[in-house]
Amino acid sequence: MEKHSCLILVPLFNHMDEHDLEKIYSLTKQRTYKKGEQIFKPYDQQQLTIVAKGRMKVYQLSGSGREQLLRVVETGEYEGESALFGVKNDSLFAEALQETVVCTLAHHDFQKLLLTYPQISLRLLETNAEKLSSAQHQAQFLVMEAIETRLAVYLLELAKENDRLTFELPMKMKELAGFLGTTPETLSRKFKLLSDKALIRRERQKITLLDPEELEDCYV
DNA sequence: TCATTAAATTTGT
DNA sequence: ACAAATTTAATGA
Repeated sequence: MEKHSCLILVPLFNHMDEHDLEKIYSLTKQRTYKKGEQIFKPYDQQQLTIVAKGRMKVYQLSGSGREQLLRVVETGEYEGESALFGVKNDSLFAEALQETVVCTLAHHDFQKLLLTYPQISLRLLETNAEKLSSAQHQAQFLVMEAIETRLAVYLLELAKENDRLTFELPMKMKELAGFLGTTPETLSRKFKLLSDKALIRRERQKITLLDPEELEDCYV
């Protein structure tokens, strides 16, 4: 593992020089989690959590105890920046999807950093704006009544992110179902529907969009 | 690597 | 939505 891998990976810090990174690094704690281990839970100490290697899922629990997946945090991404401004985490859980290395930065240390390095503040505003818009998008998802539409939108998004028509689902069907606000059973049937219409091809978790344009029309 | 078992997914009701 | 059937992944020899 690279000495400063967790910092280099993060847009928030990767523009800084060696000396500054060293300083920031001394404020972080690093830990490795095995698959399925819990990385944080509600009411943990407020901190920024950076994924240096592996992936983690961030979710909350609905009233009935069902797991609602919010996002999958990939290597180089992070979670919890709002906690750094003092927003309490009272509902979020995070769990490693595979062997995962995370670096954490405590709330109060981060505030000190912001004072020393104002550039970081600007970066933070940028990335935060991105998250906000994706959160709004997600909210839009849940308003759409047709699951098929949500799925279509989601698949198109993935294709866009990957710049390919063939890609792997980043999460299990069960989790995707929760993410889209449906059940695994329904999701399975919707996938079959899209396959039957020859809009997509699917083998395990590998998805190929055969007809992205037609898929767009589900948008309506 | 293969067999066994557990977990996840699909299909029928 | 539930349960049975099928498929895929995990585990241990």
